Amino acid sequence: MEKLTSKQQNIYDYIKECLTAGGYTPTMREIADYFGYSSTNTVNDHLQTLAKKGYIIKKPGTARGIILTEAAAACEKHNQGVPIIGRVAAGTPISAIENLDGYLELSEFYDERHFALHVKGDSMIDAGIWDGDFVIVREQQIIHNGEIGVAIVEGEATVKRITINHTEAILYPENEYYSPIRVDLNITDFRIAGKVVGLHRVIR
Amino acid sequence: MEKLTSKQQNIYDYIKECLTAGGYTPTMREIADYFGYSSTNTVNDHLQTLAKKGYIIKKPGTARGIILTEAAAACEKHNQGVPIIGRVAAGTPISAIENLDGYLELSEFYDERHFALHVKGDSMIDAGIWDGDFVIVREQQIIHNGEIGVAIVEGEATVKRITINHTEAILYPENEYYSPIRVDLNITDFRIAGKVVGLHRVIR
DNA sequence: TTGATTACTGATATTATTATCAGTAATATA
DNA sequence: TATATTACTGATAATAATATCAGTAATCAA
Repeated sequence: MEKLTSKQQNIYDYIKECLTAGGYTPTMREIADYFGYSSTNTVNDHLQTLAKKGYIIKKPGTARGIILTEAAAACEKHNQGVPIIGRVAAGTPISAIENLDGYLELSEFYDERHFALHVKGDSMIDAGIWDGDFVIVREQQIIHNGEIGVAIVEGEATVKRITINHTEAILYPENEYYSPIRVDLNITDFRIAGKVVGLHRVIR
Repeated sequence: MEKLTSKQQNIYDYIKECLTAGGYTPTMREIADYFGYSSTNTVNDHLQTLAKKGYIIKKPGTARGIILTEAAAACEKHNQGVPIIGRVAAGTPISAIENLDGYLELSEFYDERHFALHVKGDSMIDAGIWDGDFVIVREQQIIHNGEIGVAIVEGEATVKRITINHTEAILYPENEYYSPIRVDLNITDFRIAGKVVGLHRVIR
């Protein structure tokens, strides 16, 4: 991607800022006023360059018709995730960029298909799911035998390792002190709410 | 907050959608065209109601001057978190609003003070921290004795339960097969990187 | 040193957009 | 039953905003 001059960068940043702060992009006059340009043509020139370099899309004949190509732009920044730090060199500040291993993308769960369930009890302790943890569940009706999922039995949600055949479902706890639960599908109200795809724990 | 009629809700949703998809809010004409209204005044009426009910702010004399009051609106949706579902009634879809227990606010970690560390090894297995987990760490130099934190020993980061006195630090693993590590502060390069405040696991 | 690019001013035509007036009709509320 | 409120049409004035033309000047690369 072609680099921006500092003035172009400033204008780009201002547009971004307007979007985040106010919710809509500025007009050319507003940009001109902000930077002290007396003519909107100055801004027009800059915007055309930004468009040519691929940073924005300009909708012709449209008031405030600037789209930041960096997709959802303003939003994305927030959804960048928690930086993952790798090896840490002595003396350097922990957040030094050299140690960056990428980003822990928690926001992948931020859609309608995912929900969290607050785990109560220790029936899944051997699977590393503790009392008080949040399991992150992707809503789906089908689960492969042996996967950990959320089952709704008589209206109550439980997290278990699940196996299903034509006539019964077996819910396996992961705790030696608990026994598997057999559910007769002809008698009992049963359905799969989703598959456990993540776990989140708050540590104090 | 005063409820919206279905038509008002539709218009509100459309504005939101435009913001997320295109980056800028629609004009009254665009809204009218989308819903098949021949007059922009229809839209004007609706917008005024939305403003009156507090869902939007309208900047007078401003093209596309609609601000969704739900703060950064489009952005916030993503940062809202993963919905936490409580008890689940039989038959009802899992995402039914009645079951909502709040939101799991993962985004609280989205600031410069937090980073994630990919855990290698099973030395903390009895504390529920498994090989491959991500611990979320708040950067801080001080840690209270007995808390789980990240220590940098000779440039290498380790997650342990930490105790410090004037002359030495003791790093306690949480695994009966491992022994505590004693670090002489006068000899060894040692510092605290931060405190473990969360844990995240990806389950396949 | 010539030409291209960047960075502006200033003016103006054109069109995009808001705002407002004067109505109609259906539905809900008191 | 009277009175709001909701939900529209259709027209038009006023203004907000874009687009474009004709320039100037500085910087940078060929």
